[in-house]
Order: sequence, then structure tokens, then C-alpha cells
Amino acid sequence: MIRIVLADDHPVVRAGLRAMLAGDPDLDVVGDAADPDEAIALATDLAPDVVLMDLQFGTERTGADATRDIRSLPEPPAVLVLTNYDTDGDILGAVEAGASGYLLKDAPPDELIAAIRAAAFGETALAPAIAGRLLARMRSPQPSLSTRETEVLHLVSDGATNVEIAARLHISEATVKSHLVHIYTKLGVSSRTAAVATARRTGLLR
Amino acid sequence: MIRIVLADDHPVVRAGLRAMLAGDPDLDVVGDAADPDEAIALATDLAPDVVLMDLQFGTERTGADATRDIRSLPEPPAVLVLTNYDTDGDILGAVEAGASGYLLKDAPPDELIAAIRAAAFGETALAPAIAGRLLARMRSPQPSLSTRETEVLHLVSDGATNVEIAARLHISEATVKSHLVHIYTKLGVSSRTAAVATARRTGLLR
DNA sequence: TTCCCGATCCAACTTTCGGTTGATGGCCGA
DNA sequence: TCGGCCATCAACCGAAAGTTGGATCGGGAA
Repeated sequence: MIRIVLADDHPVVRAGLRAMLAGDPDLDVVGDAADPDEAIALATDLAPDVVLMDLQFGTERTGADATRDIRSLPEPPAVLVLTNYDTDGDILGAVEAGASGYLLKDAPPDELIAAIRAAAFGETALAPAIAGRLLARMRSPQPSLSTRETEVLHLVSDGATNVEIAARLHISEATVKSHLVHIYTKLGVSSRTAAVATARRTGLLR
Repeated sequence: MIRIVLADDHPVVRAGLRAMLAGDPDLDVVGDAADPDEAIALATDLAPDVVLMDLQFGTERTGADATRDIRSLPEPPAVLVLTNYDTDGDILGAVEAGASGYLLKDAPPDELIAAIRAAAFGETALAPAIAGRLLARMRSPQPSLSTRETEVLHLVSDGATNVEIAARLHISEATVKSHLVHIYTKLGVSSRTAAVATARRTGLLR
């Protein structure tokens, strides 16, 4: 018997998962959470085998955060991420947080159940599309931006000019340009608009 | 007895809705569809009272398209839009397509059921958050871009320079700039980056 | 320790790219 | 028939953006 905790902010999704998993006598949904903190509490108290975790919650805290906390418990359950989104940033964040699987919500039921079984046995279960992206990311080195650079890029994507960015960050315009140059080389582009475009495409920016 | 058809590409969501609606003896889910075309077919063949319609499908056709088609049937059922997203563009598109309600997927079950009842009686059911946005949109005139302007803005958001846009659209750079000026005035901004930022915020751009 | 590298910060120069102005023809609806 | 919107373009101008070069500070690696 595999004991499962659901974590998703949508009541519809929780009900759907309950219904889909109810058909299998091996699976037992012992609790469900509507926000990350509740998920951590349930994972601690109920000691399930697997936690099905959404990434996007309405709150500030994300499912990746909750995953990290759960995986740092004494005898942590496996965390299976189940989300709509599949940008590179989300995937990488979840994997780094210690997720033992990554599925998309449009996955067919049998694939979902198979992944739960695999996770309960300590194996990894990635949706094919996800696995492909991960490998691609491994091949071509991931351009990671420094904290300051991401701050700058964020403001650029909000439509701010260099002087506005300088004002908001309390630095000189020259510094902003310097950061931008580094961003350009890292992303392989040569203009601010192109930078936000590729950053958005690769999931660096939301 | 209210006859209902579900249209959502996620099996999990379909199962969840079925489970949530099964508790009410008045409601009868007579069919579910995984893509827009199937939804139209079911709405035609089964003649339900209400169609619960997602907006985002994996395909090119959107739920708004399907809503339009369904509402143009001889004796059309009410279409209740049920989606995650709530950008202004989505809402307006759905309402214009003839939706008789707009709910978010994180709505509590009783609210959902109440909305279905209202829709079956020919009434309108908007989630409070949605209603507020609609009113706000009514107050401040909606800046609608021409087809050419949206094409240009799209390419800008992809990081293209003016000359690149001109090349891809087979027009002169001067024309591109002209379109951009119109876009700026319509959006109330004065730079390309700011234009994409506000367009993205207002849902003009995805 | 020393050296190097990356991050953060800044100044001065150059110019391209972007934005402004103004003008034309076509189309549609009033 | 006229006015307005759309799409198209040319020429001008300047600021904002990009380039080059350099300083400082930490934290590793050697």
C-alpha cells in the first residue's frame, strides 16, 4: 500500500487526482494540502510514501520551496512534481530541490500511476518531454546569471530604460550597461529586447 | 436534471470535475471532451444544457473558438468558461465568444455548482475577480491594435530589431517605425521595451 | 602566499538604433 | 463625398544604448 499526500491549490485537481487514484487498491491518498506550508505539515505528520506536488501555488512560496523542505525531513517521502508548466527554469528548480519525478498535468492516468509506483520504490520518473529538455540543458551549458544581472534583466523586461534601472538599483548608468554587456555575452545576443526574449524562452525569466 | 459536457485537455481536471459534480443529484455529466473539436461534436450530438469549457488547449484552436462555434448552434447550450488564466485578453475573448460565465479553476466547489445552475437558467455567472476586471476594462477604453501592429509588436517581443522586422514583413524600416509610433500612442508608452511590458501585462501579448 | 577569476562597480567615447515629423494612397463607413 | 483608419514610406535628429577600458573586492586554486 502506497500512502500518498496531494498538494495542489486547485480543489478540482485534488478531486481529480483522488478519483483517478481511487481506482487502484495499492494507492491510498491519506491527505491533501492546498498550500505549500500545509503540504510540509502533512508530509511531516502523516509520513506518506509519496507527495504529489504542484509547482504553482497562489502564494509567494512555490512548490519547489516546499519540495526542498520536505526532502530535508528525517525520513523524507519521495516528491513527485506534477505541474502544467514545463519551462526549463521550473524543471531545473524542481530537480535541484530534490524532486524524484516531474510530470505534466496532461499526462494520461496510467502514466501517472506508473510514476507514483516508481517514486515509491525510490526510482526516478520523468515525463519523456521533460527528460528531453533536461538532456538538452545538460548538453548546452546553462547560462546562469548573477543575482545583480538577473535584477537588471528583470527591470529591462519591465520596460525600464538604463537610467531608470540605475535609479532603482542605486547604481550608475555605466554599471547597468556593464551588467547588460555581460548578460548579452552569456545569452549570446546583442540587444536588450533580444535578451529578454531568449531569457523568457529558456525560462530564466517568467 | 442539468445535463453537462466537460471540455478540458487535462484528464485530471475532467476526473476532478466529474467527481465534484457527482455529489449533486441534479447534475449529470453526459460527456467529456479532450479537445475543442470534440467539444463541439458533443455539444451538437448530446444537446447538453451547459458546457464547461477550458480556454487553454494543447492545440492551436482555443476554447474561445469552440465557444463561438457552440453558441452558433441552433439551440445552443450555455457555455461556462473555467480556466486558470485571467488575463484581460482571455476574459474579453471568451465573453465576446458568447460565454455565459467565467470561473477560475481555484474556485470552491459550491461556487462552481452555483454557477452551473445559474448558467442552466440562462443567467450569467462571473467570478468576483473577473467581474472587477471586466468593469475596469469598460471604464478605461481597451486599446485594440490593428493586425499589422500586433504582428510588429510580436516580432519586437521576440527581440527583433526594426530592420529585422522590416525584412520579415517585407516592408521598409520606416513603416515599422510608423507602426511602432501608433502602438506607443495606443499603449501610452514611449519605448519598445515598455510597449511589450504593458502589452504583456494587459494580456495583449502572451 | 600569490595568482587568477568572477562579480560589482564606474567613466568616456561612439554610433546605431530608435523615435519624431510629415506625407501619400487606399479602403470603408458615415 | 468626406473623414478616419490603416498601411506604407522618406528624411532628420538625438538620446539611449552599446563598446572599450579599467578599478576594486572576495574567494578559491595553485
